[in-house]
Amino acid sequence: MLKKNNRLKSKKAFIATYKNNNVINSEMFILHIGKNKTDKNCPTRVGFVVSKKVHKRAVKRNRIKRLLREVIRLMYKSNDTSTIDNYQSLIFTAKKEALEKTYHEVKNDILILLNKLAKKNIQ
RNA sequence: AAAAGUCGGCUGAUAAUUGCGCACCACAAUAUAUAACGGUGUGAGGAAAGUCCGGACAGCCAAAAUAGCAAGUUGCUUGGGAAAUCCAAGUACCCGUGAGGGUGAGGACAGUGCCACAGAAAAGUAGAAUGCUAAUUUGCAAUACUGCAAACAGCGAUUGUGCAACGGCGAGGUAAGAGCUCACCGCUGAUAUUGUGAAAUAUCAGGCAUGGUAAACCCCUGCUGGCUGCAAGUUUGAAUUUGCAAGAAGGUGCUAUUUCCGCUUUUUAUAAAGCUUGCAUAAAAAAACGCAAAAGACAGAUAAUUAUCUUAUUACAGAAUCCGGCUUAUACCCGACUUUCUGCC
RNA sequence: CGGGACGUAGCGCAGCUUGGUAGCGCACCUCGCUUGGGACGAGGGGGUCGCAGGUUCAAAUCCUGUCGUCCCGA
Repeated sequence: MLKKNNRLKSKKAFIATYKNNNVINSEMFILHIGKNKTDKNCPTRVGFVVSKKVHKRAVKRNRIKRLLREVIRLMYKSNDTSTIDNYQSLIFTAKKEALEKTYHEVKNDILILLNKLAKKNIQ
């Protein structure tokens, strides 16, 4: 689980992130990117969405969320967040392909996503 | 042995590293009630699910005894239970070779409806299609007995239709037949005995009068104030709207003390100051409580990785106001008792 | 979390109240009409009535359970 400062919570924040219309896809996830930061001290906030359309049962949806949180958490722990730091908010949305995957599969998929993000940043 | 039946148990453990929610404690900082770090404790289920019942709790409406009407609901008996489409033991019926299992188990002489097609007829002591008839009347043959034919009538046995045809079967009886009579069985009623009771057993009587359907309307019986559900509801709160008076203008998902983007005033410029206040009114953003005897939030914790043990990296599956039930979904393993149409000895 | 609807032919819908025959439009197939196509006319095929159990002589319809889809309440 992430620390409180790094969680995206309010409904307004979610809507504002979606409205920014900056999206990257991977095999398992969709990443919505918020606005660039204006203040470097403000923490980046991350939200996770797994809709009921992915799976009907809450257990399997929770499992996906937990794996996602764990990947992001370990990134913060190892200070490997340079690709993220410029944004106010991020939202990870799971696709159906994310079902029944192990931790390592999820981690690799997210690394691919973040590489795409870094390339976009350079451009 | 195999195949079954009934009743249960379990729903992984340990260690290491990295983490999260909540409660309490301590410390410092800002500053006077809070965030991070630290310590201690604690942290999903047998179904948490479906929301099918019953409550607690809350608000609104109605009303207080009692009675009636309406509405809803219950439906074999006894006991348990706050209550229940609840539980236990029994009764009756049904299913199974059996151990056992199942049951929405009052009433179809209170009334109404329906029973397609077929069939004469689908409930009205109905009807004569296929049929039966040595009675009665007439005709013919004949001494007569009798035979043949027709009429009037009798019949509900036979054939046929149908899920279902007005008790079943046998004997007597009769022109042919018929509970018309009798035995047995079924049904209905009464009495006696046993049992708390549902009922059971026995005896007697009736003479069949009562087709099915109430998960059709309904009737009877017992019970119940009704409706809405924690998005119930309670409290705090004063952003904002409108009007009046003064007035320069604010904006945003977050961070913003006017610190970011803008605006106004003053000033050559840097820069500085300011971006509301009071009264009345409308509406109700938001927060807390509700909501926790050791889970308990509000984008929502209970986790991730590795190793060892093990059947177990595994089935079904994630608390959201709280309890009592029911129903449904469930992998592997373990225990106890029981049965036999079956196979072998 | 609570409340409420709906599952019938490839698609969109009737029928369910009051149980016995599953029907309508578009689409599809065949034939006709046309030089050819469309339109039009005639004929035809296609449905475990979401699934399972029960009541009944008989269930799309009545009852119970279950699966799925959708809507409403901040």
